[in-house]
Amino acid sequence: MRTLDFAVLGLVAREPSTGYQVAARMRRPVGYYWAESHGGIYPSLRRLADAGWVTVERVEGPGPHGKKVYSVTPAGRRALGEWSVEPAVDPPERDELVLKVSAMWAARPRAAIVALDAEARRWEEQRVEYAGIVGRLRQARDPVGSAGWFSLQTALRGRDYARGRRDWCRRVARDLSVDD
Amino acid sequence: MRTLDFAVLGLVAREPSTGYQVAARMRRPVGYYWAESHGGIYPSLRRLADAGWVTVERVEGPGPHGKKVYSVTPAGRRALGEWSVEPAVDPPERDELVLKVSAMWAARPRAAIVALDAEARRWEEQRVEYAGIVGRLRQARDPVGSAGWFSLQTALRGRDYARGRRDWCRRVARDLSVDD
DNA sequence: GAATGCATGTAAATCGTTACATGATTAG
DNA sequence: CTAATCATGTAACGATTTACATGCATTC
Repeated sequence: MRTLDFAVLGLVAREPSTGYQVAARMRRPVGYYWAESHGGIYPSLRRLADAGWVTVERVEGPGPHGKKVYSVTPAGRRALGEWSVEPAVDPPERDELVLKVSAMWAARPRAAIVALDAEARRWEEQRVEYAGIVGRLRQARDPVGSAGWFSLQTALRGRDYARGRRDWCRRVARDLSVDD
Repeated sequence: MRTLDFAVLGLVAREPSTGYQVAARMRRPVGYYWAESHGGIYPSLRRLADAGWVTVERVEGPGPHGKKVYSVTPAGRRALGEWSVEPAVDPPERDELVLKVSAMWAARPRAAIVALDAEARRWEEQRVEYAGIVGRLRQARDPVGSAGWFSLQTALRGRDYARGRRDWCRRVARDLSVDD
């Protein structure tokens, strides 16, 4: 089982879904912390079904294929819970923004300041987007420890992450400007 | 040219290096924000040489191959500077920790708290490591806008990132404990 | 009548990691 | 004399992304 299998399982466990719905939620809101292009979703659902962690119900509605609704099994829910508390192995960091900043000594200071300001604006936009999600999730008033409450926690982390990057870009740009 | 090519170029531009040295620095300190396994380094250096962005000097010292020292060319330095101020395209987010937290509603609260505490300790260790790097880079007192100064900025970002994650894990664990 | 959204899947291409293969020098 | 470090490269494997392929229903 790959990490993306658990990402898919986590969505199906929250509510029964078709592959298409999983792919949609994988873009937003899950995509904020785990993006998966649709190509991998269907093979993943098959692996989960083979393991007995999800069941498939074929709904012969309209459309060429007839849709398939996936649901978690008790074993799947247990596997998800166990996986969630295992230590996370963080894969190699790949942060292009930080990499670029580390190379900005080779650029003209003015160009660097412009680039950093643009990045700061981008992250401010991100922050606003997250803040909206946080606001909506707060209104739900989900009890501590519920799925909704954990969603709120991840959204809060996203907001703070975006804020941190925004502030960092601003500060580096400012320090560079002072000298300029 | 791939992003990793610029990562390699950025290292060679700071000081002439062999492929081995590039690989070593790619683990630490650059690995904190851009990890690259050694398998990709040599092909990358070749691409950079083909583009005329680095030159190779073969040093027939001891050893079976004789080492090759790579240096930037003026064109390479220019390319690096231009790339560094282009907007960063952030590749799909892949944050296993956040993904796990989003699934912790399926785990026993006690197990979740234990897991979060362990993560908090891990990130505290990371924070301390970054803080050490920050301290060393500060002592260098590199002028604003220099390569060393930008290194300090990236280390500061690393430290704040680690601190943010530590605090987040702690807070979620605490909120979960209060309810427990 | 055209575009968009729902819906499922496969295939090819790309990209990155791990393992393989070799070998000299230096420190313990 | 043995382990670690310096040093270069290739090959196989695995994972991921993008593109291909199909087609109904609804809205503009």
